[in-house]
Amino acid sequence: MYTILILPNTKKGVKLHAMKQRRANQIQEALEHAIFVGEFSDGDRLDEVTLSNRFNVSRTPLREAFQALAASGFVELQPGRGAFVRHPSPTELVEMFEVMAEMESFCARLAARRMGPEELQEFRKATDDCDIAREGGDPDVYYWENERFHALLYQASGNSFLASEAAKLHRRLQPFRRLQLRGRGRMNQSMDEHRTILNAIDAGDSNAAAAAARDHVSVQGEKFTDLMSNIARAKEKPAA
Amino acid sequence: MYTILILPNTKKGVKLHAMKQRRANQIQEALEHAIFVGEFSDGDRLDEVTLSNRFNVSRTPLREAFQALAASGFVELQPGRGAFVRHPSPTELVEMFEVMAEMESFCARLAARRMGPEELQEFRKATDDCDIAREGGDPDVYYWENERFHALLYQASGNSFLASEAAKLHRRLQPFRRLQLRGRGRMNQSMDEHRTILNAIDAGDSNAAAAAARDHVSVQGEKFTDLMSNIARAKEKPAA
DNA sequence: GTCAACGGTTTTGTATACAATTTTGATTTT
DNA sequence: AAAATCAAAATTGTATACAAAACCGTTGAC
Repeated sequence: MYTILILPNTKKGVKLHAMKQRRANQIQEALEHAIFVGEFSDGDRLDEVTLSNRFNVSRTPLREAFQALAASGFVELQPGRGAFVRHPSPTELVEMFEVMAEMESFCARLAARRMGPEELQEFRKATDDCDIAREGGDPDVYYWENERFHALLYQASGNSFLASEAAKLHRRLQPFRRLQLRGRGRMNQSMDEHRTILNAIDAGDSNAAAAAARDHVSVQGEKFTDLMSNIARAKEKPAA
Repeated sequence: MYTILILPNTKKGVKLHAMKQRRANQIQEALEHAIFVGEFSDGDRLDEVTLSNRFNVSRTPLREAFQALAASGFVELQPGRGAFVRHPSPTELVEMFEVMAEMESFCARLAARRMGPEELQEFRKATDDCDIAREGGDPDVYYWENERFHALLYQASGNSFLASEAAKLHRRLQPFRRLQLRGRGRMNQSMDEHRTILNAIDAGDSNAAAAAARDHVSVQGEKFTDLMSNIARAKEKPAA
């Protein structure tokens, strides 16, 4: 009855845990990337045998990857017909960004109310790191610091379910968001908005924090036209 | 004892497109129900061979169902170890309801801004149907009209991605929400709140609509204690 | 007595074989 | 010529076989 208190292999067990089942996951990520860069167009069917050969696996793990892709919305699984890639339409993208904006807004609102001193410290650090990256001028470096900023914001909501859902949607929009940062002066604008969010949270002003986070993510005005032109450009060059 | 696990026979007469791939889906729903009613406790491993025998299927479609359950958060898939059921803790439930409240609030806000006359007509009809069901006094009848009310609210946001995500979370919270309606006077309270939401949307008052929808879903005050006691009661009676 | 190592057993992960369904294309009918 | 028919081919869905890893009780060393 008390044997559960004795864990024989705990020391080595740490490494043993996340070892397998990586196959379907790797395939999933590879296919996600392939879909995004345009190797597969909207409506294309992902052929099981072809991809099995390409990845040197059987159809079984491949189909598992298909299901994961379907759960993330990258493909649509039509029973008896196959997996068809689903590129988000401009309308869908705007809708997704609209939801993302609201989620980040809510995270910021909760963060302003709930964030503790040590979390705030870390958040401020991440914001400063963004600034350092901005000064460096490399969009890719800034991109990763930006990722950390947003991840911390989600955590700071104090609602781990919300944080998880926000991260999920964020990941799905990742490629499009990345394009957004390449425009002239976009990094500076993003940085300013980060500061505004941080200051509002620091001041405990939940309404201001919510508004700032919403404006940061919302695709309106120039951001909207930027997004549209990026989509159009991505469509022009199918296979990078 | 196993009656709930028996799958309905597949009809062969249907020639529509979505005919196959139903197997994993049926299994998924059966397992969802079995998990919710408490046949499996938190942390239990779902044994593949045992369940294969119960459902009279091979491990392949069963594992597909596992993946779908994992995507919905009902189980956690540990590589090399198996599928372990994850009952939401009270904390998680509160978090999920907090997010649900914010999503419905956003739907209502958008609906107040965007809803057209014909949609409004339908929405009003659904609200009236709720009232009729309330007068009938049967919580189950009211439950279904209530479902329609919320589904229409999601659609009315004019953001189909938001509507889809809201419906997904709504479905996940469905069993807990259902328990909420059984308390004394809960139907009347719910109905009043529906009216408030409808009136705010009708008046085009997006702030009022957002607030009303948030209050309707939010678990605070009595609703919070009700939810907690329902959870406790569900834990007492493991297998219904 | 505790801990580590070991081998048999169980369970999961993957490959392959088979069944069922859909697609395709040629042929026939109107 | 367009539509319907139907059988062959291709493709997905499912079952089973096999490989690899995890679990478990035992044994042995310290």
